[in-house]
Amino acid sequence: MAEYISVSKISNYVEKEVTIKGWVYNRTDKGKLVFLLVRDGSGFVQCVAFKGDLDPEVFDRVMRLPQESSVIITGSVREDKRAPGIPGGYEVGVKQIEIVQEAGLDYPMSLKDHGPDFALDNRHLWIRMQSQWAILRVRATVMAATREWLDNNGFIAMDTPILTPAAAEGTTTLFETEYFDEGKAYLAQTGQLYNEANIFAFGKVYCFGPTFRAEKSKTRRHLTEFWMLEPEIAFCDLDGLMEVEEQMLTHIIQRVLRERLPELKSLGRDISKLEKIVAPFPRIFYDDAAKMIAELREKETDPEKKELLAFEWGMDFGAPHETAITSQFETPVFVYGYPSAVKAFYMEPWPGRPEVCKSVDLLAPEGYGEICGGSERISDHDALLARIRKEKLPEDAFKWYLELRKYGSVPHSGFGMGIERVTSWICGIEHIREAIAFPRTIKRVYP
RNA sequence: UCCUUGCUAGCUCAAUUGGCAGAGCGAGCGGCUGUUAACCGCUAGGUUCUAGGUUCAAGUCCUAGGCAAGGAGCCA
Repeated sequence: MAEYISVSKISNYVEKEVTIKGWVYNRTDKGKLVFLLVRDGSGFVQCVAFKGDLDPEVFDRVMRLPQESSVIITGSVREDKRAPGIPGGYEVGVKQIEIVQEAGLDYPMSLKDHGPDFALDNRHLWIRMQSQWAILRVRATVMAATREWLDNNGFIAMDTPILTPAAAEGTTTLFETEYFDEGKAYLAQTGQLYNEANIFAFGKVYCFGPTFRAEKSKTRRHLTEFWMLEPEIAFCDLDGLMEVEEQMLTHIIQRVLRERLPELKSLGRDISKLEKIVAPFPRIFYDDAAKMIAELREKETDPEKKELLAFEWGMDFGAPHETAITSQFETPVFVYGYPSAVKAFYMEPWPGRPEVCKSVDLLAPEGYGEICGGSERISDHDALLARIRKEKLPEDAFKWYLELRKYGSVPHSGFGMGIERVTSWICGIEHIREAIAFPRTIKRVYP
């Protein structure tokens, strides 16, 4: 009886007889032999069936086997440099094949290119394609590595609510729902405020879950539902926060490089660029970043690009500005000390410079832009209350949040990291929608 | 919300100045013992997004609408 194995482990079974269960990804028939590229979820492997080795009727069926047919194949593993697949370099000589289901001939996802509309309408099938499979495997490892680093560094996983009574950062971008007799509830766009409560009980915490933004953003960097990691740390200032971010991200990259190299290579990712991502990352004050942009604008010869780089102190950075800054570096870059006016109400003012706050964005290289946003939070009760009133936020809703500043308040900091953005950058893909299994965008809730 | 672009075979796209609706992939049939998104031969496959309009003639021009994408703003 042959051992049932997963394709990812195939290198351990050379010259042995094995059984694999999977789906026909591609078929090439050559008359008296057939190549089946079979995927089993863990990898892709080439199976070769020779006419003489199989019952003529079975061979005839194999030769016509439609793409996506489900099969159970038993055969012997051999090394062969010619064999495609992931990991590749191994193939199975078919001795027995059970066709579990012959797939319909009208399978719409051919292995050629597809437009975004068609691909997204068929997302339930598109995820079977090698590129999408590879991206989503990387995503899973990004998530696992993130949790691993935090769990090993004293952080406690806390789940924050998804149904919330009020907005942290204004109500215009919230999804709204009826909540029994309590009026409106909103889908959370951050767990931060709850995490600020959690740190006074647990010290260092994180939440990791879906967040929802009803922003009418239609760009390759936006989803309406995305997964965000949010660590929050008591007794931590802005410098300490940046250290956590760069250490964690370095760990994530290292583990992905260790465990998902075949996937990254299959995506055509330039691995050497990822190998350079090691802490510490450069830290640039907002004022200096603004100067850097001015200098880069001066050097820019293309008038169109020059126009896009127009900038005045006090503005938040747009995508062209972020790209200009990050193009100067090979690792992600911290930009800190943004003007308070463009940032959220809860950010601690810079000592001696009240127009600036202790905020920090982490910008990924190669044009991927902001992947983390964080800050030191206001720890003084009256200062926070003044900000809430200035922003005309509902004071009642923030009663509990203000109370945190009355009973043992301490300097504390936290940040949010967008999992799909990090995954997109690591994979080097064009669009964030491919970094989540079933993307939700402003124009799409199907499938 | 605004700006730009696109919509032709199942998919990706072509169609010159307004003048016979085309190709590759996919599908079917046939061939091939090493293919890498194989290749070669043959076959089938069309309400050119919708509704009007101009014209001898509209995929192409005009009007209105629909859908999608990219970008801006906002953000992770």
